[in-house]
Order: sequence, then structure tokens, then C-alpha cells
Amino acid sequence: MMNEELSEEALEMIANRFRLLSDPMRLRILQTLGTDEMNVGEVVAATKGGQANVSKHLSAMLEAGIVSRRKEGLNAIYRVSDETIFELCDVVCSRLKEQFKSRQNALAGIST
Amino acid sequence: MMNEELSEEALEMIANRFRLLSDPMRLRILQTLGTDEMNVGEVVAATKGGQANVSKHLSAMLEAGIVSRRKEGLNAIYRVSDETIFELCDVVCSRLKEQFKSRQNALAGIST
DNA sequence: TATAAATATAACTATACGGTAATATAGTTA
DNA sequence: TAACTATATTACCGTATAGTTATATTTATA
Repeated sequence: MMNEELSEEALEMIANRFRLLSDPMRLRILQTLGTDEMNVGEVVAATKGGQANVSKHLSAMLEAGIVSRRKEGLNAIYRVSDETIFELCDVVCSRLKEQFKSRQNALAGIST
Repeated sequence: MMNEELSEEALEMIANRFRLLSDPMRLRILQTLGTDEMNVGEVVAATKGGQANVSKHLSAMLEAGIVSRRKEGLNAIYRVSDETIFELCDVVCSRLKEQFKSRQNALAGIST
């Protein structure tokens, strides 16, 4: 995969998926949700974000199939429906750690 | 990982990494490079992008440690230095395929 | 039916970002 | 040294996007 020339359309879809993950607030929402269910108010409280903003982010991720939603009375209850999100974050996180370690080692020999 | 509350700073670093991958042109450059080395001119030719644009994208990815660069005479030769990039793209690609398959199945019963 | 609560949407602003054209900077060769 | 080549950088433009405020919508309740 990724070897057999992806079409412009395919590249755009992949880029769009990455774009959704390219915002700290959305990552915080996803981290807050974790493997649980939460209604919008709970997410707002936990992330200390604005209500409208959180709602908009959740809508965007709902449309992309990253989260799912069900209504229960007045509440809209969201959950992460795409577990690969966490996998992606883990890969990036590990890579960043490695990278910092390398840089640290590279600087280790420099006299202060 | 991703469970133990990431700091705002950590979230921003992760988001920035995803942001670099959130552009079709940059993905095309990475796909073009693949596992080989190429100079800027070759990348420009292969991607049919503008010289300045390709150079700028490569610089951004160089700074982020996604690609590495070495000079050889007049040429600047780049290569992908972060293999996890391909892993990330594969995960996204697979997920998108699954997602489309589900949607297709969901529509299968609808009469045309 | 009127009120209240939870969520979504619309309108707006400020900012970030990608693409391009023009120019600068190396490095090469005549 | 002068002309040339490959790459990088700058300045600019248009657009996309995150956040906010205000409002709409939906559902529950008095």
C-alpha cells in the first residue's frame, strides 16, 4: 500500500482524515471520550471548551465517521467509533518520543 | 498511551504532526519519494508541482524530521527519514476502505 | 401552553496556510 | 570573473478554519 500510486482523490481523502486529527482541541475531545460514552455537556465540562465549539467539532468528527451519536432525551451521547484513531495517535506519540531522545543524545556531547 | 491525560503541549505536537500529513501535495511528495532518494528537481517533475512549492513543503517536513536532506553539488537530495509515515497512511487507508465497504453494504438493500 | 435545558446552527472575526511569482543564495562551469 | 543551474526564501493573495456570540431547534417539564 502507499506504493501503488494513489489517485488525487484518494490522497485528498487521506489528507482530510489527517486534517481532522490536526487540531489540539479535537484530540483533547477524543482523549476525553476515550472508550466511554459522554454527552456534549460532559465533554464541554471536561475539556473546558465552549459549547458551540465542542458541538461543532463533534459534528465534524461524526460526519467523518470517527465518532457516533445517539440521542437520549435532551442529550446527545457521543462515543469514538473509530478505534484506529488511538492507534494513529500512539504511533505519532512514540515517534515523537524517539525523535526527542535522538536529539537529546545528539546534544549530550556538547559542553555547556 | 493516549489514556494518561496528555498535556496541552503534547497535544499540540501531535496535532502538528498530523497537520503536516493533512495536505494532498505533501502526501504526494512523500509517496513519490517512497523509499528512494530524490533531488528537488526530480520531485518537482514527478509531482508536477511548482518548484517553490515543493521546496517549501520539503523544508517543512525536514524541520519536522519527516525527511532528511543531503547536498551533492548543486542538488539537494531528500529521503523519507520517518518510516512511521507510511504506517500512518496505511492505517488511514485501510480504515477508509472499511468505512466505504460498510456504507456500501448499508446501501445494498435500497431499491434503485 | 409556556418555560427551561441541551444541543445545533449561523454569522462573524481573526488567523493560518497553500500556491505562485519574483528574487536571493549557493555552487558550477566557461 | 561572468554566466548558468538548482534550490531556498520572500512577499503576496485567496481561501479555509477555529473560536465566539447569538440564535434556532428539539425535547422535557411545570
